[in-house]
Formats: sequence, C-alpha cells, structure tokens
Amino acid sequence: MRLLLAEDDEALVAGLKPALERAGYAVDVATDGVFAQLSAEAIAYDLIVLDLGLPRRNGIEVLRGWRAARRAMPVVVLTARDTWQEKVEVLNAGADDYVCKPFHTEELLARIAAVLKRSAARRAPGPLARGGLRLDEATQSAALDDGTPIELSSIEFRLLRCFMLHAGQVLSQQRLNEHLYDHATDHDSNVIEAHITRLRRKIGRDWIQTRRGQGYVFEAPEAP
Amino acid sequence: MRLLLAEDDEALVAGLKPALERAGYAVDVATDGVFAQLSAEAIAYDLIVLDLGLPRRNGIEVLRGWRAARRAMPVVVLTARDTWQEKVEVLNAGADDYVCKPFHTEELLARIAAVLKRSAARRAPGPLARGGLRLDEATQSAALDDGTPIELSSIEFRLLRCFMLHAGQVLSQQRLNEHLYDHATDHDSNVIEAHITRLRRKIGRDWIQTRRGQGYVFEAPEAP
DNA sequence: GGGGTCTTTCAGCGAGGTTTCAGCTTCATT
DNA sequence: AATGAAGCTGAAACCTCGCTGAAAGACCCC
Repeated sequence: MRLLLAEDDEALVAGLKPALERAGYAVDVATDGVFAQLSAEAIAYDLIVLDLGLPRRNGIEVLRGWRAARRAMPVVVLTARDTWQEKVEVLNAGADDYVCKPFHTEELLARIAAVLKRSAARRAPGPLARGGLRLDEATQSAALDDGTPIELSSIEFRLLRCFMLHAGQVLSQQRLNEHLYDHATDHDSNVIEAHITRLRRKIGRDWIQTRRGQGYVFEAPEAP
Repeated sequence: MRLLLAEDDEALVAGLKPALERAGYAVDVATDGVFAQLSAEAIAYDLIVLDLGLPRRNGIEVLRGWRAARRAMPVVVLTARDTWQEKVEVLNAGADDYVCKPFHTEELLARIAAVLKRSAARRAPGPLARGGLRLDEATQSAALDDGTPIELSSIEFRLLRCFMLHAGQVLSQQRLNEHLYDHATDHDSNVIEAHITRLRRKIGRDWIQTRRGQGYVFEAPEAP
C-alpha cells in the first residue's frame, strides 16, 4: 500500500512518516507542490496526503491538476485554516477528506483508513479476507477462518496484504519491492524471496505460487 | 483517555477544557455539529460531551447519526432547556446522561466519571474479573483479585487505565503519548518505555506484551 | 531550604527483525 | 542427461528498537 505525503513542514513529516509506516504503508514524501504533482502523475499511489500550504505550487491547484488529468486516487487534505469556505472549496476540488492542523496523528490515520475503506469498497467489496485467510489491520496479524491466529512481523504483514489486495494477479518481485520500500532502493538482492519463504512457512506453502521468471500469484489453496 | 467536547459557546469551552484536562483527559473540541459528527466517526473517543444547540447540525441528529452507525461510545448531553420531554427524547436517542445548563463544572466531571465507569463495566466485565486485575479510580491504585494492593503513581495509573480500556488492541507509543500528554510534545524520548518498565515491575511482566515496531498489547496472562 | 517522591533523560545492553550470503533445488531448454 | 538460470532456504551478520538501572530534573510537603 503506497502513499504520498505532500508536506513541507519537516517536523510534521518526521512525526507522520514513521506513524504511517507503522500503520503498514510505504511512504514517499514530496516537499513542494510541483514535485508532488509530478510524483503522483508518475506513480499510481493508493492514497495521497496533501498539505495545502506547499511551496512552489498551491495544494488546491495541484489537486485540481490531478482531477483534470482524470487521476482518481483518494486525497486527504491537510490545512492550517479551519474555515467553512475553504472546506467547501477543497471538497469541491475533489478531495476525499479534510483535516485541520493541529491534529492528532491518530485522527489522520483513522481518516486515511476510512477513506481507503470507502474507495476499496467502491472497487472490491468486502474486508480483507480471501478463502479462509483474514487480515486484521488493528493488530497487524492474520488468522485462519477456524480462528488460529498467525503472528506476522511488520514486513510480512505488508507483503501479505499486498498479495491479498491483488489476489489472482501476478506480482513481480520488482513490483513487490516498490510497494514495500521507498523507491530509492535499487535492490538486486533476494530480500523478497527470503520473506516469501518465511511467510509461506507461517501461513502455509500453498497460498503463494511462483511463476518462474514473472513473479508470484496469491490464491486460496485447493481443498484436498 | 480521550474526550470530544462538542460545544460552540467559547466562554464555556474556555472554562471546561482546562478543567477536563486537569481531571486527566485529553480533550478535542468541535464547534459545530457536522464537524463533531465527522470527528467522532474518525476517532474512537472514550466519551463525548455533546451540546444540543450546535450550529449547522442539531445535537440530537448528530447523536442519532452515531447510534445509527453503531457507534457505542458514551455521550453526555448538555442542554439549556430543562424539560422532561426533551430529557426523554435525548435518552431515547441514545445518550448516557443529561446535564442542564447552567451547571457546576464539578457536577459535569462527576457525571462523566460515573458514565465512564458504567461503560467500562459494560464493555469488559474484565478489568475486574478477567485476569484478576482491578483498577480503583478513587484511590488511583490497582489490586489483584486475591486482594494484594498495588500502589501506582499518577502516570502509571493513567497508563494502565488506558491499557485496560483498550485491552487486546495494539497501542503504539505515539498513541500512548497522545493519550497521556497534550499533543504539543513531539517526544523522541523513551518516557513511555521507562514507564512501561516500572509498570511491568509492579503488576507483573506478562500483562503487557511488546509488538516490536508497532506498540504494546494488554492481555490477561496465561494461567500456567 | 531540605528531604521525599515522581518523572524524565541518558547510555549501554540485549533481543529480535531484516538483510545478506552461500550452497542447494527446481525448472526449461538443448 | 547436461547446463544454466531462477528460485529456495538455513545460517550468519547487521542493525534497529526496546529494556533497564542510574542519575538528573521537577515538584511537593514539611
């Protein structure tokens, strides 16, 4: 789950980025309007957190630019001004939610989760449960339908969620890499393979099939 | 312990907010009905103080909205009109208590405490019976079921209460920070860790489990 | 002001998660 | 079957995070 944080206040970023990452998102940061706009045009983010007071280009213009270009990803707007007029303007420009500074980190997280849930509901109804495997966002753990809990580390959780969100699709190692880490890393390593091994050991071998030379596919195992 | 004060009278807020904070709650304020509704949908407040005479959306509608959305947090209603009809209407809409203006701050505090106690008892027969750990608000101390008393300092008490109210959930350090202190503090310190250590030493190691990189979970220890 | 307690900071330690590495297995192609 | 490429996996290295004892700071009560 990949997210762009468009915010220039360093202190805020320093607090927010780790919190978002703890919540299981891969976070890129853009510190001015132009860069934010370009980034989101280049990459299909799952959600964008957009400060209105960015240097070089106003947040509202950036947002309008995306919507004009038919970019439909959910956008949560941050602003320092809590006026009725601005709220209306922002929502009309195509924002999905609106949070005033100062805010509790937890509140932003909750709103992000709510917006994502809504947008996921639009696309694919139902919570994150596929064929007898459930993911619990709150405790960052998984469970089989019979109730057996499965403890996951942070990376394993993100990996599994990525698979479940794209169940049935082939996910290349490169794509998994990009979803799990910030796109600075040009890994030629086998981290992904290693984690897949550990994940398979925990949830069972059959959920993740390898497509040689292409990637991996997540599917419910055959009933024997 | 997090609380939403939905009230538009500035003078009242100016008096009430500090009083509530002094009583150990973290307080957010919402000054109109729509915002109050959204806030409480986004954040799991432990309690809400709701004025009926809010601008933009009537308090009763807001309350009905929450209950229709299966939001079960306790709500204490403030109102200027003291008629039995309104009282009935409000309680039927799902309020937990009802205070008429003008009131003494102390009275409101007492009702809040009472409502919280009731709701804690409702949700979890648990702080008491569960694993044999009880919290005593009056003496700010804890006790094991066998009667052994445990002396707690103020912060330890609030920390433990926060854990017991959210038993089974993962609480990140950041979230605990925000619940224990006003959200001015951008601590990169390890206060929380230090207090967790001392708390564990007092109540026993097994109650609070660490989820590396995510936070802590409060649970009754296994019976050996 | 002095003794006590509560709270916070600091620094070193240790555990656990993550990544790398090396050797092995599997698969496709000839 | 031989070969090479791709993937698997156990073990070791690395690194980060949380733990904890001690000391400093804040606060309160005499």
